[in-house]
Amino acid sequence: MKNEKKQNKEQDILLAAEEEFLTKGYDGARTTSIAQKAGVTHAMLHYYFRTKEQLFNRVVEQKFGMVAMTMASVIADSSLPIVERIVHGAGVHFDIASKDPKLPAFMIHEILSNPERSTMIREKVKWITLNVHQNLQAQLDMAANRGEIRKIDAVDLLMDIISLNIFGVLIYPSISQIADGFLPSYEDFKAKRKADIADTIRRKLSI
Amino acid sequence: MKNEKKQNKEQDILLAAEEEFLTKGYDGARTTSIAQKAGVTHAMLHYYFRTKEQLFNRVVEQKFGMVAMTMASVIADSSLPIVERIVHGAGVHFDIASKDPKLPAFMIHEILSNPERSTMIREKVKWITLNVHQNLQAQLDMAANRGEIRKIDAVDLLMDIISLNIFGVLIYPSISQIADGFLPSYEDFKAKRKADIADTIRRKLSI
DNA sequence: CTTTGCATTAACAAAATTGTTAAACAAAAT
DNA sequence: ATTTTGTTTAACAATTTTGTTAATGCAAAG
Repeated sequence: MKNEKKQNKEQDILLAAEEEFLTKGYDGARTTSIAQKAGVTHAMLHYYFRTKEQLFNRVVEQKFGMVAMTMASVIADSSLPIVERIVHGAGVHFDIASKDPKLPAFMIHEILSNPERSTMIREKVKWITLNVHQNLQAQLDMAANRGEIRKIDAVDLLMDIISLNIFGVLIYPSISQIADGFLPSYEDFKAKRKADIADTIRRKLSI
Repeated sequence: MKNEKKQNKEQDILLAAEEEFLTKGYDGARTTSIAQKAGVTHAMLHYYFRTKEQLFNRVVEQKFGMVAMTMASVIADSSLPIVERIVHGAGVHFDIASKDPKLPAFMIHEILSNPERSTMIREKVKWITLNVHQNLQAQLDMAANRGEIRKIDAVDLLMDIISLNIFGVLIYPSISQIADGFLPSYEDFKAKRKADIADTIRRKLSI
């Protein structure tokens, strides 16, 4: 019963910390506020994780580890024809992004505001990017040679997909307050946006 | 000579504050660090701007005022045919974004991390967005009726343009460290990216 | 039953950060 | 020349925030 209890509190703190760090960033996050959300005294937080920075690193590690795994599984799949494979991969990325819209904003802000501290984030992103890019460029070249798509740069394509996927879901909460009426519910918005992006990608690939 | 001196110090502080706030965000910014960059004691900063928050508001006001004016001038122009007009408008927006890549990340992070404090940001964004959207949708509808483009939703198009424009220049600094070699210089990157986005938009509009 | 080891708490300490104030100073107006 | 007005400085105060520690509790192992 000892160990279960510990696991629970630790997990509670980690979850509260994730919430706090992802919305407020490292600088805006407060260890006291995290502790409060987790229902423990802030001394407990320090007992388990020693410092704010170590807690931050644990959260980052966990969060980006998940994304890395999901992306890895996407690029491994190669059953569909090239265009559909890419559209499907983009769709998976869209789902990740829309399930966790705060993550990209968090990532960008942390890398920008304190590159030294967020070395771990950069490492993870590097790992993912290099893997995906290498794999994708080869597939694109082959398909272009077979005349199935036009010749295209993997960096451009990746950037387009990531940009389109991330940005919409990211700013939806903001503009839903702004836009008085001309914006649908989040669910409808997501579905429409996903389809729209798929169409954009198809048009981009077509000869 | 009194007034000039004052203007100078005030301006120095504002410039230093802009730099600090845009890269580190409100929470990460330090008034002492701003004062140091501006070459004044931190008491001076408080003398001129009273509080950190008031200084922040001044910076935001100035920064977003500029963007609003630039965008307003873009949508007023209507000499070109519809597709080229949109591509041109997107190009102007691209130039704004690439001249000030930190601005969008700053904006998003502030709105996310502290909506109450960044009311002013939301107001400015709302003003810009509503204006552009209204104007654009009307133009799109007319052109679609004339059969020049396919029928398209202005929100989607705007989102695509903004996403594509912002994201690339935003993450270039990060991925230029990550990508060992397969990324060109910032100037080349910008030129290529701008052309690529123009092409994507044309494909999206074409019937 | 007692000892051992970890969990928990409350109070405290240290550091960082924002904000204030009183006095010195400089320039311009009278 | 003196007064007035606004600027600048250095020292200080207040608050917030992170981190520590010593004492207490509590469950399991010996």
